[in-house]
Amino acid sequence: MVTTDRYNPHEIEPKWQKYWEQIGLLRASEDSGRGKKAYILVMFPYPSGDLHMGHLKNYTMGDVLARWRTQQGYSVLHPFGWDAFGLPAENAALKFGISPADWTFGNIQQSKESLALMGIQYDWSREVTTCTPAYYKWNQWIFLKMYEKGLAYRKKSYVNWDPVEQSVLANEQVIDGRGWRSGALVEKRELEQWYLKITDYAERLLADLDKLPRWPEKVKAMQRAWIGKSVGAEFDFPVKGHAHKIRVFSTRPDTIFGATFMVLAPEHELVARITTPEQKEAVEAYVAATRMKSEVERQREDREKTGVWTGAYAINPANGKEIPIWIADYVLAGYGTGAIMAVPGQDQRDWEFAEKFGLEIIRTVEPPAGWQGQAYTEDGPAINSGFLNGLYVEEAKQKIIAWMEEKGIGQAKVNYRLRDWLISRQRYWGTPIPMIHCDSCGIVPVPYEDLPVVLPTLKDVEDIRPKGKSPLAAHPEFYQCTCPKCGGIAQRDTDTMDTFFDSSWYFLRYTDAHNENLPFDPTKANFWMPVDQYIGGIEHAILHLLYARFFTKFLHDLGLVEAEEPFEGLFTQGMVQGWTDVGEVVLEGQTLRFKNPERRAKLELPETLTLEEAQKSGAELRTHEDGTLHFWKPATMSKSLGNGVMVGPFVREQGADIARITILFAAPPENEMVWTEEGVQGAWRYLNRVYRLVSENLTELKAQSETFEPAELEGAHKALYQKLHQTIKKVTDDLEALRFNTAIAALMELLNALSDYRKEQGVSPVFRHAVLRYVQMLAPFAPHLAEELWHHFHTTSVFHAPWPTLDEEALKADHFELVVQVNGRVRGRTTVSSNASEEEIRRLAKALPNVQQHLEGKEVVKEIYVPKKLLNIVVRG
RNA sequence: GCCGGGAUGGCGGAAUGGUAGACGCUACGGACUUAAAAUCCGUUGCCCGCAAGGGCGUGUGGGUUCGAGUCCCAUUCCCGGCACCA
Repeated sequence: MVTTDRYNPHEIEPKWQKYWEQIGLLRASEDSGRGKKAYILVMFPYPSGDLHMGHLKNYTMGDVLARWRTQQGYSVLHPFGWDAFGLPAENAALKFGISPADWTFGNIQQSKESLALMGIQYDWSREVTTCTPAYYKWNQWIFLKMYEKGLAYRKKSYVNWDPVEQSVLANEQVIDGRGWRSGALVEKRELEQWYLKITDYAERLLADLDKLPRWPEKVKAMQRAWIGKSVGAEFDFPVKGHAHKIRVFSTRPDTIFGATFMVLAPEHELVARITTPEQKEAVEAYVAATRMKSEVERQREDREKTGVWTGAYAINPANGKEIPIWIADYVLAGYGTGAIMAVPGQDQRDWEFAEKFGLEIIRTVEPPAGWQGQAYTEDGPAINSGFLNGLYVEEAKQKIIAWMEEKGIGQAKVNYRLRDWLISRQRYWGTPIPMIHCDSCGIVPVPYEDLPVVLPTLKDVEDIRPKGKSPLAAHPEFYQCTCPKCGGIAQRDTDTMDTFFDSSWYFLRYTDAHNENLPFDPTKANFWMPVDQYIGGIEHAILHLLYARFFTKFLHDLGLVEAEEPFEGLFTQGMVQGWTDVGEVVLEGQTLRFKNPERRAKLELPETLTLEEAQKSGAELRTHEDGTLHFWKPATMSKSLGNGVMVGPFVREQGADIARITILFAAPPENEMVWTEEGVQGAWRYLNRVYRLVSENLTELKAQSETFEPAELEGAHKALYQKLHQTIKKVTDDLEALRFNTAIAALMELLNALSDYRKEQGVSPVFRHAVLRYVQMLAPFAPHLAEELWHHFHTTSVFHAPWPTLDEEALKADHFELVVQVNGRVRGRTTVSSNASEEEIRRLAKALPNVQQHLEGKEVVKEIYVPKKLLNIVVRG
């Protein structure tokens, strides 16, 4: 036996990292000779500097898949890059006086070191950094293409204004009325801005979700809800005594006979024109009050309905009735036509409004007998509806729409909640919008040959500070230019693009990262696209993933890429949590009171907790060295909480493979995982056992031949061979489904089997065979250790050896354990030969003493035999 | 309210309608050690029993089935998303 040197990651890991660098492992090539490709992609990050284990989880998952596909012989693309434009760089500049570019590139350097320490391998030759002109030139190119196709346009409208970021935001970036990043209450401002016409793609974005079986249902549901398709009709109500008509959208045109009033959004353009002099004051006051209200106030759920009558009447085209026109803020200016016909009988919101203001309610759908509720929104026969009477909702809709079309009043219409994407930002650190404003020619695109419009380096940090308009607007050397059309004096657009523009197509740039003529070469993109497995956080369920799908469809329409969907498989990983000190607590009887309100609030804990509640929540009380009592609980790792386990120190103390196993084994990857010392210990113990299995038997293993005839194996040898192949099947299947935790559990089981075998049988050809296959299967998870162990036996990389193939024959055991049930309860088990006849098996089962006891004096009614598994004897009496 | 997903030991979690609790952690007992750490061996869902064995057990109540954690119906609770979108 060779003396046992200890598993020493610090020696092993740097050595093999260098080796992989040398052999160009995971350097992608469009080598179609391999027959199959795998594009494994993790969402590229904003470069934030030092990384903690929370950042590393999805990169580790991607690395496992990329290495595994390499072993399987795929052409693998596993690239990385940086979503490098954005506000944090500006904020850092303002805080530390360092330029956004220097700060960004410094962070990138730091982050790269962390990735390298973890042994995560990328094709760095395809690295993409969005803040470089080489990249954002193509943002501008794509923007110009969109402009040409009428998909980029300028519009003056009420927009979301984030007072902290001092910039406008897209709808998708406003969560509960607050800026998604700043958390500040968003204001409405009327501004002229650039939009992308994502609404033109609404139907395709919705329909194609059905072509994505490997996406989480929850993400698809969120996108469907965001797109918000609704089918109905759009039609006109004439205003009494005016030439104006009020156009409304309704999903229930069949209820038109029950429309007893109309409601306009306060911002509706007709409001001022139809309001009668008597009502003018009240209406103007209401409109002004609405403007003052924040989005949050307007959306508060318990809000009572409010509104004001305009004094005007409309004519219900179905029955000629005069109905009053109101304004109310429950009708939104931005959806549909900004006006509704109110049908209180069939709409709960209208019901509430009608009740409050004493307006007429007519039911037009017969509710079921005994109906106690208010508005009835379900199906039923039409009543009080003239020629629709008796028809059920669907039929009635069709008939009324046909009638409207015939009368020229309106027609069927599909509406979406999705709005166009506002992409202008009044910030410095982003892609300049490649447009020129000329006094005589109007808006003129920058000619393609003049791209990129380079973002100027601002030397004084004060120049970067947001002031409510773009910092570039203070720099004539940037914006002063000549009009490409007339040659006269003109000004560049001084806004920059939303950084989500950058991330909407970066995965395509990876396929051809250095192309200087096009964003990417279609041939190369077509080789790699679509991404086979995309891994990232659920927070991008709508924003990034919707925009990326939109861009892919647009670029497809331009003929640049065949794929219409960018990501074939999507995986949203759970967060990594760390034990977190919430701060000192004092115990008052059974109640804990927090002494650090800031941290308490950040972790969404109440001011006080009972001891019982604290325990139930999984929290721990720890006495610190100074004698104070602290409240600890797991919380998502973050810089601001200071609870992140930092990659550098951890890897230097413990090792990368240990970190990788800890992350992958602790929980299913889609779940949250809590990083614990115990988990780390478990990972260490496991890898150490693997290491010793080889090192303690090294001489014998090396001397041992690997030739044997599987069919001739018997007893323990056959059992080991069988266990090996069960494991090959399990690990392969689990990797396919990203079930890393159960794959590692299967490897642990096989390790236990190998140790037991070694103790009883010593080193044999099957043992050597199994150990080497073991090392190969370990390789995606703990690559450094696997490579080290592999090189005791081979001179080339473990990642270049073909993934172990499954021997189906091996799975067929010559014996199996028969479970015997009586009336569905297990009463005995016995080992039976696989070629025993069914008759034989029934006889053996009934001969078991305990089974006999349960059969005694009973009549056998039925026997169910599940081959190679179980016999259930059903008895009576 | 609507949509999506859940509920299994002390904990993380396993289980194509066929042995519930794989694998790991924790805890306990033992070996090694002057001792500790590390390592190794064993026990670890609950209850009764010396044991053989038996009973109970996958949020709750029903159902289908020879057999249900798994399928169906109802219900409670938890997590996530959306929420006056006509």
